[in-house]
Amino acid sequence: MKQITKHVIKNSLKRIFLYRASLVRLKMMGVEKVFSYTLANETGVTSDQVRKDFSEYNIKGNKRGGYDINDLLEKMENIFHLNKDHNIVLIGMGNMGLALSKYSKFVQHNMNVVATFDIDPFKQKMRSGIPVYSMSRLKEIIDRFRVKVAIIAVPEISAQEVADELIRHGIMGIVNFAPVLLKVPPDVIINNVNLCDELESVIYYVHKLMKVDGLKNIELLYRDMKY
Amino acid sequence: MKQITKHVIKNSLKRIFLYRASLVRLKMMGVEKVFSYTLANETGVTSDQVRKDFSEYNIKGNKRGGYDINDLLEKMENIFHLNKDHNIVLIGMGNMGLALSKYSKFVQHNMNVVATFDIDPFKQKMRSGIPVYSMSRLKEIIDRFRVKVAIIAVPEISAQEVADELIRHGIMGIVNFAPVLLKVPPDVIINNVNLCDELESVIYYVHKLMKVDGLKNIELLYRDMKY
DNA sequence: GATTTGATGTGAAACAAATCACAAAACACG
DNA sequence: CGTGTTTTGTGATTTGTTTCACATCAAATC
Repeated sequence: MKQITKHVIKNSLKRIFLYRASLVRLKMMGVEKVFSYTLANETGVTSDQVRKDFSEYNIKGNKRGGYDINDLLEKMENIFHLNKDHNIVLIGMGNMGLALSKYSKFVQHNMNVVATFDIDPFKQKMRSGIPVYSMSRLKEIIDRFRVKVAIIAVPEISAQEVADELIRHGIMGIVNFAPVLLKVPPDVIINNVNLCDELESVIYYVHKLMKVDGLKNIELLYRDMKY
Repeated sequence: MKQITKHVIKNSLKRIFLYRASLVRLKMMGVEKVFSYTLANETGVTSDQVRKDFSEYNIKGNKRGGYDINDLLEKMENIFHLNKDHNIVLIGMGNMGLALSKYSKFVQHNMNVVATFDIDPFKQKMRSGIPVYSMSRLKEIIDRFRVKVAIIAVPEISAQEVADELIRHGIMGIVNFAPVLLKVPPDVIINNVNLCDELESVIYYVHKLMKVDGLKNIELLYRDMKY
């Protein structure tokens, strides 16, 4: 049954990825051991939260001894499948798709975009190291590379159709850059990235803050007048 | 004082933008009136939540009469500043920056990237309708266009430096595509978009789901054996 | 080896968000 | 105009998340 599955990614998981990024950086700097408050400082949360998050995902350190960085990173890699290679397909080679296909961080994180797809045969001439195929070869590639996760970067008008096809061919998780809510079976993971919303949220909070600051200034003025 | 401000964008705000997108679509289809459950169906939430969200942002409809689409959209535009034009600057004209500079949805949502910047003078030859300046002209442009919000799409190594400069010149909100946590004063809004994390989250949940499904299958198998 | 110290890990408490449930309002219809 | 119906708007309740507090352990010190 197809429906809108509002699958929200837990904040605790997002924070875990923050911790990991910090750990990688600290390791490069030669640090070997961290404490919950080290990570807390690095990521702008409390040390309680770090420990609670680790607890949620069953990550354990050493009483009093903190966490050995290598040990911790290894544990995280196992739990979050970060060490294994992941084959990804990318659908839509417009501006955004092209940029994503060239995004070198994916490869550094063991996520390989093994192929990209586009309906427009002209796009298929463009290259970026990664082959661009027509949609007809989708199943073949997904099967051959055992792909489970896809990125949708097509115009909103065709996003649902593309999602349907991906799922029909065995895709189980989608990062969707098209500004539409995809209707999918409940056992398919959807993560929507809406660029306009990201900007509009910031604009809203900036305005809100300006209003508050404005009030503060008025208050200060008032106080100045009074005393 | 500079620090990591973990400014999380409320889920209720994200949902509001979903509602709005649905409203725009419904309006285009000729619909004039909606009810909380209309929007609920469209966006995969409950009607309670729709009303509660509206309540949080002081959006009111008509008892029994539902919501007049035009009226509702207008209210939203006012509250979330969606009708006013917003001038944005974009720093970093690498692959991602280029794609963002060409992203037509921004303009459709009244967000104009008035200028882009890059340290590399060669990038400044490339065009996309939007001028590419060297960083030295940042202040001039920010002042002239009264820019309050910026997009950072530079490599992580220079992201902090760029953020500092933006804030020094009056930028109050940043959408940051570089995979680093920016240290900024507490009255600056930061919204981080980390593409690797978005993918890795999906990969994690897909694995988790596969494991659960695996268990389900084993259970079914067990039941089959038993009876 | 006993004692102090410093950090983890996790129940309990506080807080926040989502859901429930229903009073209040407005329209429909007799 | 009064009664029934429908949908909003929001307190009350439940559920989920974060913070607090401390027992527990391991290292350091005496």
